[in-house]
Amino acid sequence: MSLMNSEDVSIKILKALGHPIRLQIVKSLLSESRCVCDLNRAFDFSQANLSQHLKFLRESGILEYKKTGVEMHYRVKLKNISTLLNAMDQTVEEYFETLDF
Amino acid sequence: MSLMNSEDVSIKILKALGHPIRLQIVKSLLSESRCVCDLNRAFDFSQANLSQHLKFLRESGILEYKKTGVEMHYRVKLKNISTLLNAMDQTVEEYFETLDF
DNA sequence: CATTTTTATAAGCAATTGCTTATAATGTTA
DNA sequence: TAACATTATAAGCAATTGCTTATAAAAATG
Repeated sequence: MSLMNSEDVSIKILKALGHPIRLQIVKSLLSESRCVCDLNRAFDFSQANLSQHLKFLRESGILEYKKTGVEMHYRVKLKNISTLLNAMDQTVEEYFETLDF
Repeated sequence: MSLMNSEDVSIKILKALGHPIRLQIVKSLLSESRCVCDLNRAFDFSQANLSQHLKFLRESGILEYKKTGVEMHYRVKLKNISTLLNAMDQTVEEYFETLDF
Protein backbone atom coordinates (compact mmCIF):
# COMPACT_ATOMS: atom_id res chain seq x y z
CA MET A 1 0.00 0.00 0.00
CA SER A 2 2.85 2.38 0.77
CA LEU A 3 4.43 1.25 -2.48
CA MET A 4 2.16 3.67 -4.29
CA ASN A 5 3.67 6.31 -6.51
CA SER A 6 2.11 9.66 -7.42
CA GLU A 7 0.25 8.27 -10.37
CA ASP A 8 -1.26 5.44 -8.32
CA VAL A 9 -2.47 7.95 -5.75
CA SER A 10 -3.98 10.19 -8.43
CA ILE A 11 -5.87 7.28 -9.92
CA LYS A 12 -7.06 6.09 -6.54
CA ILE A 13 -8.42 9.52 -5.66
CA LEU A 14 -10.03 10.05 -9.05
CA LYS A 15 -11.70 6.65 -8.90
CA ALA A 16 -12.91 7.34 -5.40
CA LEU A 17 -14.53 10.60 -6.51
CA GLY A 18 -15.82 9.17 -9.78
CA HIS A 19 -18.89 7.57 -8.31
CA PRO A 20 -22.13 9.48 -7.66
CA ILE A 21 -22.65 8.16 -4.14
CA ARG A 22 -19.07 8.69 -3.07
CA LEU A 23 -18.95 12.17 -4.56
CA GLN A 24 -22.11 13.04 -2.68
CA ILE A 25 -20.66 11.73 0.58
CA VAL A 26 -17.45 13.70 0.19
CA LYS A 27 -19.31 16.90 -0.66
CA SER A 28 -21.51 16.50 2.39
CA LEU A 29 -18.39 16.20 4.56
CA LEU A 30 -16.62 19.26 3.19
CA SER A 31 -18.01 21.65 5.76
CA GLU A 32 -18.29 19.39 8.79
CA SER A 33 -17.62 15.90 10.08
CA ARG A 34 -20.58 13.55 10.46
CA CYS A 35 -21.23 10.14 11.94
CA VAL A 36 -22.30 7.21 9.79
CA CYS A 37 -25.76 7.15 11.35
CA ASP A 38 -26.20 10.75 10.31
CA LEU A 39 -25.17 10.03 6.73
CA ASN A 40 -27.38 6.99 6.78
CA ARG A 41 -30.37 9.13 7.67
CA ALA A 42 -29.51 11.86 5.20
CA PHE A 43 -29.18 9.61 2.15
CA ASP A 44 -31.24 6.66 1.15
CA PHE A 45 -28.82 3.94 0.19
CA SER A 46 -28.48 0.89 2.37
CA GLN A 47 -26.27 0.90 5.45
CA ALA A 48 -24.03 -1.78 4.00
CA ASN A 49 -23.62 0.09 0.78
CA LEU A 50 -22.82 3.32 2.60
CA SER A 51 -20.28 1.53 4.76
CA GLN A 52 -18.57 0.03 1.73
CA HIS A 53 -18.27 3.39 0.03
CA LEU A 54 -16.89 4.92 3.22
CA LYS A 55 -14.29 2.18 3.28
CA PHE A 56 -13.30 2.99 -0.28
CA LEU A 57 -12.97 6.69 0.58
CA ARG A 58 -10.96 5.87 3.68
CA GLU A 59 -8.58 3.69 1.72
CA SER A 60 -8.12 6.33 -0.94
CA GLY A 61 -6.90 8.64 1.80
CA ILE A 62 -9.66 11.19 1.23
CA LEU A 63 -11.52 10.50 4.47
CA GLU A 64 -10.46 9.68 8.00
CA TYR A 65 -12.55 8.74 11.02
CA LYS A 66 -12.60 8.82 14.77
CA LYS A 67 -14.51 6.44 16.99
CA THR A 68 -16.72 7.96 19.71
CA GLY A 69 -18.65 5.32 21.57
CA VAL A 70 -20.45 3.29 18.96
CA GLU A 71 -20.44 6.12 16.50
CA MET A 72 -17.85 6.58 13.80
CA HIS A 73 -17.26 10.17 12.83
CA TYR A 74 -15.96 10.70 9.34
CA ARG A 75 -14.34 13.79 7.95
CA VAL A 76 -12.29 14.92 4.99
CA LYS A 77 -8.61 14.26 5.61
CA LEU A 78 -7.19 15.93 2.51
CA LYS A 79 -7.95 19.63 2.69
CA ASN A 80 -7.03 20.04 -0.96
CA ILE A 81 -10.04 18.00 -2.02
CA SER A 82 -12.02 21.18 -1.63
CA THR A 83 -9.84 22.98 -4.18
CA LEU A 84 -10.00 19.97 -6.43
CA LEU A 85 -13.79 19.94 -6.37
CA ASN A 86 -13.90 23.65 -7.07
CA ALA A 87 -11.75 23.10 -10.13
CA MET A 88 -14.14 20.30 -11.04
CA ASP A 89 -17.12 22.66 -10.85
CA GLN A 90 -15.31 25.15 -13.04
CA THR A 91 -14.63 22.42 -15.55
CA VAL A 92 -18.26 21.36 -15.59
CA GLU A 93 -19.26 24.97 -16.20
CA GLU A 94 -16.86 25.10 -19.12
CA TYR A 95 -18.26 21.83 -20.40
CA PHE A 96 -21.73 23.30 -20.67
CA GLU A 97 -20.41 26.44 -22.35
CA THR A 98 -18.75 24.39 -25.08
CA LEU A 99 -21.94 22.57 -25.99
CA ASP A 100 -23.24 23.43 -29.44
CA PHE A 101 -26.95 23.93 -29.68
CA MET B 1 -26.60 12.60 -23.87
CA SER B 2 -27.65 16.24 -23.56
CA LEU B 3 -29.88 15.20 -20.67
CA MET B 4 -26.82 15.25 -18.45
CA ASN B 5 -26.85 17.37 -15.34
CA SER B 6 -23.82 18.81 -13.55
CA GLU B 7 -23.32 15.75 -11.42
CA ASP B 8 -23.41 13.41 -14.41
CA VAL B 9 -20.79 15.52 -16.13
CA SER B 10 -18.57 15.55 -13.03
CA ILE B 11 -18.75 11.80 -12.76
CA LYS B 12 -18.07 11.31 -16.45
CA ILE B 13 -14.98 13.49 -16.30
CA LEU B 14 -13.69 11.92 -13.09
CA LYS B 15 -14.16 8.44 -14.50
CA ALA B 16 -12.41 9.43 -17.70
CA LEU B 17 -9.39 10.71 -15.76
CA GLY B 18 -9.45 7.83 -13.28
CA HIS B 19 -7.62 5.38 -15.50
CA PRO B 20 -3.84 5.30 -15.81
CA ILE B 21 -3.76 5.13 -19.59
CA ARG B 22 -6.33 7.86 -20.07
CA LEU B 23 -4.67 10.13 -17.53
CA GLN B 24 -1.38 9.65 -19.32
CA ILE B 25 -2.97 10.49 -22.66
CA VAL B 26 -4.60 13.65 -21.34
CA LYS B 27 -1.38 14.82 -19.70
CA SER B 28 0.54 14.29 -22.92
CA LEU B 29 -2.01 16.47 -24.73
CA LEU B 30 -1.96 19.35 -22.27
CA SER B 31 0.79 21.25 -24.07
CA GLU B 32 0.11 20.35 -27.69
CA SER B 33 -2.24 18.44 -29.95
CA ARG B 34 -1.04 15.14 -31.38
CA CYS B 35 -2.22 12.61 -33.93
CA VAL B 36 -3.15 9.10 -32.95
CA CYS B 37 -0.14 7.64 -34.78
CA ASP B 38 2.08 9.85 -32.69
CA LEU B 39 0.46 8.69 -29.45
CA ASN B 40 0.65 5.14 -30.69
CA ARG B 41 4.38 5.45 -31.16
CA ALA B 42 4.92 7.23 -27.84
CA PHE B 43 3.11 4.70 -25.69
CA ASP B 44 3.08 0.98 -25.91
CA PHE B 45 -0.51 -0.09 -25.64
CA SER B 46 -2.26 -1.57 -28.64
CA GLN B 47 -3.76 0.65 -31.32
CA ALA B 48 -7.26 -0.66 -30.61
CA ASN B 49 -6.89 -0.02 -26.92
CA LEU B 50 -5.60 3.48 -27.51
CA SER B 51 -8.46 4.19 -29.87
CA GLN B 52 -11.01 3.00 -27.33
CA HIS B 53 -9.59 5.20 -24.61
CA LEU B 54 -9.58 8.17 -26.98
CA LYS B 55 -13.23 7.51 -27.68
CA PHE B 56 -13.96 7.52 -23.97
CA LEU B 57 -12.12 10.82 -23.54
CA ARG B 58 -13.93 12.31 -26.53
CA GLU B 59 -17.30 11.31 -25.16
CA SER B 60 -16.51 12.73 -21.75
CA GLY B 61 -15.96 16.07 -23.47
CA ILE B 62 -12.34 16.32 -22.37
CA LEU B 63 -10.84 15.81 -25.82
CA GLU B 64 -11.79 16.91 -29.31
CA TYR B 65 -10.27 16.02 -32.64
CA LYS B 66 -9.82 17.23 -36.16
CA LYS B 67 -9.30 15.09 -39.20
CA THR B 68 -6.36 15.91 -41.48
CA GLY B 69 -6.03 13.41 -44.29
CA VAL B 70 -5.91 10.01 -42.68
CA GLU B 71 -4.64 11.41 -39.44
CA MET B 72 -6.80 12.32 -36.50
CA HIS B 73 -5.40 15.12 -34.38
CA TYR B 74 -6.55 15.10 -30.79
CA ARG B 75 -6.35 17.94 -28.31
CA VAL B 76 -7.73 18.97 -24.95
CA LYS B 77 -11.08 20.70 -25.40
CA LEU B 78 -11.66 21.76 -21.79
CA LYS B 79 -8.96 24.26 -20.83
CA ASN B 80 -9.88 23.89 -17.17
CA ILE B 81 -8.61 20.33 -17.14
CA SER B 82 -5.18 21.82 -16.68
CA THR B 83 -6.26 23.58 -13.49
CA LEU B 84 -8.00 20.45 -12.35
CA LEU B 85 -4.87 18.36 -12.80
CA ASN B 86 -2.80 20.93 -10.95
CA ALA B 87 -5.20 20.68 -8.02
CA MET B 88 -4.84 16.93 -8.33
CA ASP B 89 -1.06 17.17 -8.04
CA GLN B 90 -1.41 19.38 -4.99
CA THR B 91 -3.71 16.83 -3.44
CA VAL B 92 -1.31 14.01 -4.10
CA GLU B 93 1.44 16.05 -2.47
CA GLU B 94 -0.76 16.53 0.56
CA TYR B 95 -1.52 12.81 0.56
CA PHE B 96 2.15 11.96 0.94
CA GLU B 97 2.60 14.56 3.67
CA THR B 98 -0.19 13.02 5.74
CA LEU B 99 1.39 9.57 5.71
CA ASP B 100 2.56 8.42 9.11
CA PHE B 101 5.90 6.70 9.21
C1' DC C 1 -28.26 -9.31 31.31
C1' DA C 2 -31.22 -8.95 27.27
C1' DT C 3 -32.23 -5.72 23.71
C1' DT C 4 -31.26 -2.15 20.72
C1' DT C 5 -28.24 0.87 18.10
C1' DT C 6 -24.37 1.56 15.29
C1' DT C 7 -21.13 0.00 12.16
C1' DA C 8 -18.31 -3.29 9.43
C1' DT C 9 -17.66 -7.22 6.70
C1' DA C 10 -18.50 -11.44 3.93
C1' DA C 11 -20.83 -13.93 0.25
C1' DG C 12 -23.12 -13.97 -3.96
C1' DC C 13 -24.52 -12.16 -8.24
C1' DA C 14 -25.45 -8.85 -12.07
C1' DA C 15 -23.48 -5.16 -14.54
C1' DT C 16 -19.62 -2.73 -16.19
C1' DT C 17 -14.89 -2.20 -17.64
C1' DG C 18 -10.75 -3.17 -20.04
C1' DC C 19 -8.13 -5.81 -22.94
C1' DT C 20 -7.13 -8.71 -27.20
C1' DT C 21 -7.96 -10.18 -31.73
C1' DA C 22 -10.11 -9.46 -35.96
C1' DT C 23 -12.09 -6.63 -39.42
C1' DA C 24 -13.43 -2.56 -41.92
C1' DA C 25 -13.10 2.01 -43.79
C1' DT C 26 -10.64 5.83 -45.60
C1' DG C 27 -6.82 8.11 -47.34
C1' DT C 28 -1.96 7.85 -49.39
C1' DT C 29 1.67 6.22 -52.26
C1' DA C 30 4.27 3.32 -55.45
C1' DT D 1 -4.97 0.21 -59.02
C1' DA D 2 -2.61 -2.52 -55.59
C1' DA D 3 -0.36 -2.15 -51.32
C1' DC D 4 0.22 0.44 -47.23
C1' DA D 5 -0.79 3.55 -43.37
C1' DT D 6 -4.02 5.34 -40.13
C1' DT D 7 -7.88 4.93 -37.38
C1' DA D 8 -12.31 3.07 -35.64
C1' DT D 9 -15.28 -0.47 -34.29
C1' DA D 10 -17.14 -5.10 -33.12
C1' DA D 11 -16.96 -9.50 -30.70
C1' DG D 12 -15.48 -12.15 -26.98
C1' DC D 13 -13.78 -12.90 -22.50
C1' DA D 14 -11.57 -12.07 -17.92
C1' DA D 15 -11.43 -8.96 -14.20
C1' DT D 16 -13.46 -5.52 -11.48
C1' DT D 17 -17.24 -2.96 -9.48
C1' DG D 18 -21.46 -2.20 -7.11
C1' DC D 19 -25.36 -3.76 -4.99
C1' DT D 20 -28.22 -6.82 -1.82
C1' DT D 21 -28.78 -9.88 1.89
C1' DA D 22 -27.03 -11.87 5.89
C1' DT D 23 -24.16 -11.87 9.86
C1' DA D 24 -21.16 -10.25 13.48
C1' DA D 25 -19.13 -7.25 16.90
C1' DA D 26 -19.13 -3.54 20.07
C1' DA D 27 -21.29 -0.02 22.81
C1' DA D 28 -25.54 1.88 24.97
C1' DT D 29 -29.92 1.32 27.35
C1' DG D 30 -33.88 -0.63 29.74
